[in-house]
Amino acid sequence: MRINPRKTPTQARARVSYDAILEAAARILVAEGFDRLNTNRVAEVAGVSIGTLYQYFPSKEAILAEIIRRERAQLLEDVQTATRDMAAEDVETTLERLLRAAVGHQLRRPKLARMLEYADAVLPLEEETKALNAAILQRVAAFLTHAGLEDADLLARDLVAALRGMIDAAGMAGETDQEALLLRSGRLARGYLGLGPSPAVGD
Amino acid sequence: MRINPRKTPTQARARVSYDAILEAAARILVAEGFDRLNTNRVAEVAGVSIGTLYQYFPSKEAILAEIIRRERAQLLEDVQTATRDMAAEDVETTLERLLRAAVGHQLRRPKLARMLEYADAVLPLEEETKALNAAILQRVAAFLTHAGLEDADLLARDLVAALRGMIDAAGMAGETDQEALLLRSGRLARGYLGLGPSPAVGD
Amino acid sequence: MRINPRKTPTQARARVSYDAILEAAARILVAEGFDRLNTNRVAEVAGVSIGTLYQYFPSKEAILAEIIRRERAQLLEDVQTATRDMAAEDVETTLERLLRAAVGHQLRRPKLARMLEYADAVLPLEEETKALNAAILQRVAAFLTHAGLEDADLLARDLVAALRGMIDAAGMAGETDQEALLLRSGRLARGYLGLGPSPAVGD
Amino acid sequence: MRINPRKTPTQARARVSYDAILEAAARILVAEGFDRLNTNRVAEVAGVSIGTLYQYFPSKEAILAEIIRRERAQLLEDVQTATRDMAAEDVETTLERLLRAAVGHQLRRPKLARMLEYADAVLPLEEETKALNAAILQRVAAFLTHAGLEDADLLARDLVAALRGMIDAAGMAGETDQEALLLRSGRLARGYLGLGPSPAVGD
DNA sequence: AATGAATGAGATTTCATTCAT
DNA sequence: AATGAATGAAATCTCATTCAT
Repeated sequence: MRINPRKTPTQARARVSYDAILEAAARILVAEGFDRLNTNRVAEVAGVSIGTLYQYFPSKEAILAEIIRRERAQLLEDVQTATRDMAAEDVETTLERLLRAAVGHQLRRPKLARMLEYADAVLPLEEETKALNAAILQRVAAFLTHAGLEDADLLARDLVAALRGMIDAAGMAGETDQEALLLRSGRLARGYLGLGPSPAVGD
Repeated sequence: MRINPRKTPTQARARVSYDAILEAAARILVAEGFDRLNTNRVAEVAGVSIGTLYQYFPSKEAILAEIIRRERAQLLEDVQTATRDMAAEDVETTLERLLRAAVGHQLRRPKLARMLEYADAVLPLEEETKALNAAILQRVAAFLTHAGLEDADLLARDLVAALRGMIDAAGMAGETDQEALLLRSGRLARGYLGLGPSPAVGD
Repeated sequence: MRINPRKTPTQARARVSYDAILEAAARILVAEGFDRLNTNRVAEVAGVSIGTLYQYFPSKEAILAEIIRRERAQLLEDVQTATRDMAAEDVETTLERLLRAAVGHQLRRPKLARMLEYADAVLPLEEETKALNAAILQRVAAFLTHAGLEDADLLARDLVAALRGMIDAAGMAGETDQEALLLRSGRLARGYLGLGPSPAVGD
Repeated sequence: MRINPRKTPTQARARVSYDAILEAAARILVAEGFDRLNTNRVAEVAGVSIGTLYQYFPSKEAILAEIIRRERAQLLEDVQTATRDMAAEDVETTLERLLRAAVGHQLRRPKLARMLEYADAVLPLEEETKALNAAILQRVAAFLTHAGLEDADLLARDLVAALRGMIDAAGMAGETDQEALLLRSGRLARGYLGLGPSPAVGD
């Protein structure tokens, strides 16, 4: 199955179509779920013809893959930015940055995030996405090592998964207060990692 | 979309078919994912005719819904069992029981558990399942209240979601050592809840 | 296709099942139309098992055929009764009897009558039903001949068809007043046949 | 049950497919009856793929509904044309036009006409078709009122139904002589309405 | 005689994808 | 580059009928 975009749009008009297709697919995913996502519908919602859609994407999966790729690349970038200066700053500061990146990322479009996690989990992943996921984990692990923790790879996986689960659930429940969620994320992370004086919940 | 079983089997022979259909669907889900789950295949794997399948289930979704219902009911039961004596025993003991229930539940068939968690990406969750989920959370919240914590509903949701995420990821990564996972789950839970001396990770 | 009843019920219990099946089919026909008529449903409505249904009727068509046969046989009998003494009584009297038979017959269960006409028209008819239909027409033709009319076969067919159409439409429109319909039927018949002083409509 | 066309064809190529589907369905109806009408067969006879059929019609019933709609619309138009100048011409002339429209309409494809009359045995008649039927009756009633008759609505219904029945039966019996049938239709109509010197049948 | 679980042919319907314009 | 009509494999689903109990 071909899952790479057929061609990258260069002309302005083409770029508009391309983005409209991705956005339409995302919207349908959120509003109606995977089962209702079909190429004809995507084209319709995007306001392009089905022929045009296939000019840019060789298959339905390619659309999904591209959405995931973009989203994961964005997260990786955020994580890299958050950890860029970790050597120079204290652990607390970097952790804060990381958590902020995670919460911000997932709370932007909570339902879409969840859908993509599902796709990520269930669809045959392309290599590039796997690599992006690995890079994210690796970056977090590097931070944990820097923080003096052992078994950093395992911890990173546990931590990222637990945070994802928690933020996910909060997002699905309709929470939108980033700061509140950030606070609880901090407790989860520090508590699990045994970092510093994790203030008693409720204080 | 009809998602309730058409009829509940009464004769023994019928029960066998009914269960075989559910089991076959679960197997296919695990082995091949949602996309490959189709009624023809389910009937084939179950060893019944497609007609028999439709005697009991009005749609593919109804099969999925019933699997989820059963699985959630099982978890609820486990949680109730774990918390049955919480008034009489210390918090640590009950927590241990709860975590054991969660880990055991999810590690039994990790991939199935994961699939079902994401089922709402593919299936409009029905009231009954929502109610079961709520009952599980409520039970956990009752325990947290008993443990002296405030905001127990929120904590319960966070905790369950975080644990689920972590165990999920571990299961997907191929971990099968329940005890190890139980240990980390304990750290996660105690750390987040601010309960007792969460031993430093790695000890 | 076998369309004759498999066996005629002799025991009382059997007779009850047999009749219940026919009645159930008639009811479904009226309430839901041909498309919704299926053997499983007939059995259910009749309160017998599908197995029992097939004890008595070799096929779905056999049920329909039997309903039509009964109904046509009844009409034939009514027509014969109406014309029994035509040699001894005047034309007007016999005509009145005939029309009364027709209106009464069709207005008893108008929707069923219509359905059966449809079945009669559209399904492959069994010989016996064709014979019954022919016998009815022949009897009417005999009367018309007796009334001094030429081309009686053609007239009979025209007349019966026209009356059927009119009564049918009245029944479907919800008319239930037999006498009013009888009056209009008389006008139609006498007018078409050129019989006697057809009183001006509306008088 | 969806019974409206999915989309109306705009391109010439599409129009050809669309019409071919309707024509094929009509042919099958006539040649084999409702029972044998299935979408696979319609597509095959129409020379289009099953996919194309479903582009235009969401269901088998929608095809039928569209055939009926067209046919009724055609009849309404014929009736309107026949009565257009009724104010200026004598009653006999208009009646003749009306009868000619009716006979011509129904004798063109007698079996199809019969099938469609009974369509409501098989199809929930939609509002639009009911409205067309009502409009036809209303037009006839207007004429009858113009002809000086009372209770024109009732008369119109009776008359149209009776004529339909008679012409139907004639068509089924294989009659093709329009003029002969027109003559008998005239007798039926004039006889029932009490109009003018209905010449004795057989003259 | 009655039951009802089971069957499977065949119908309906969807949707990813192609291709002529 | 864009269009959208057309395709058909594959899925969903129905229902007449059989047969073991």
